[in-house]
Amino acid sequence: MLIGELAERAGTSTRTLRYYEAHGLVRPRRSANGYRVYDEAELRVVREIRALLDVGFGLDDVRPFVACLRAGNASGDVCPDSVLVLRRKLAEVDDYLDRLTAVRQQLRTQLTHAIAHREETCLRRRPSAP
Amino acid sequence: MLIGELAERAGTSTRTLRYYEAHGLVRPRRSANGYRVYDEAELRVVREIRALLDVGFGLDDVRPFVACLRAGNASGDVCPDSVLVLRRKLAEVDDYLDRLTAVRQQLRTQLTHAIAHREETCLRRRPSAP
DNA sequence: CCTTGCCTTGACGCTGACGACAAGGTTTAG
DNA sequence: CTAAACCTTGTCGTCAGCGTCAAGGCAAGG
Repeated sequence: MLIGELAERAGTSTRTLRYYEAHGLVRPRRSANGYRVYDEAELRVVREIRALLDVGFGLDDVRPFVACLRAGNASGDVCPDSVLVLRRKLAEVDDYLDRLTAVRQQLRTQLTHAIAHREETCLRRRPSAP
Repeated sequence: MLIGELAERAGTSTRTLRYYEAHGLVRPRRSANGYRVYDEAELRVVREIRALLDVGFGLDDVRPFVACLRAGNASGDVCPDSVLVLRRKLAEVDDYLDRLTAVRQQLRTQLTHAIAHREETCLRRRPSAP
């Protein structure tokens, strides 16, 4: 399988695949004319990468999962290093959820305040019971 | 007040203040020698900007709030445009919270799966009741 | 032979909010 | 006279994950 076909099957671009390779995540063989040649296993690797990136992982976080797949495991998350990353990411997400919840609360407060201010202004201009 | 003093009082850098000015958010006068001169009102403007950026706003989102302050309002969020931005941001945050919650759920599932897999492997190697 | 359609490497662009540095002017204190 | 401590504009670097050319090689069909 050449790079174009893999890109199509994995739902990415050739640029992306070369980028992953430059960062050591994908390792194609080379044919006589220098073309990259991928086997089916690489398709699963690329899909794993994509799935993790979509969830908010960085390329560095993805490495243990790829190594785990390459080690012959059916899924990339059963190895100790992957589990460590999963725990760390879960903690990060929990943290972010907390902060985002606080932000949401603040936004609601500001909105309430702004609306209240508008009501008050309207009341002063057009008193309902003079 | 010169740029250094404002930076110190607002808890930012001079670079940041020039950056805000380049993007039309802050408008100092100039003294005879070309130095930027700020009055007290600009300090409040800069603090408003900082507070909103900390919450995840972009510079463009901040503009209505600054205009609102400049229009003489006690707080930057009581003007219609500011309220629009607040509503939009709140919706964005809600969206993000949803996605992040889904991600968190997926991470927990993956972790559970990985742990279960490890248990199973251990059981096969060291059966508890042969 | 020429076009079409793959593939190669290399290098710049993009987003956002600045940090860091260069090269120089101004003012004050010693 | 000079050093210190301000200020000015201008430009490049940062982080991440690519997009988007550029310039060219290789293979097959008409």
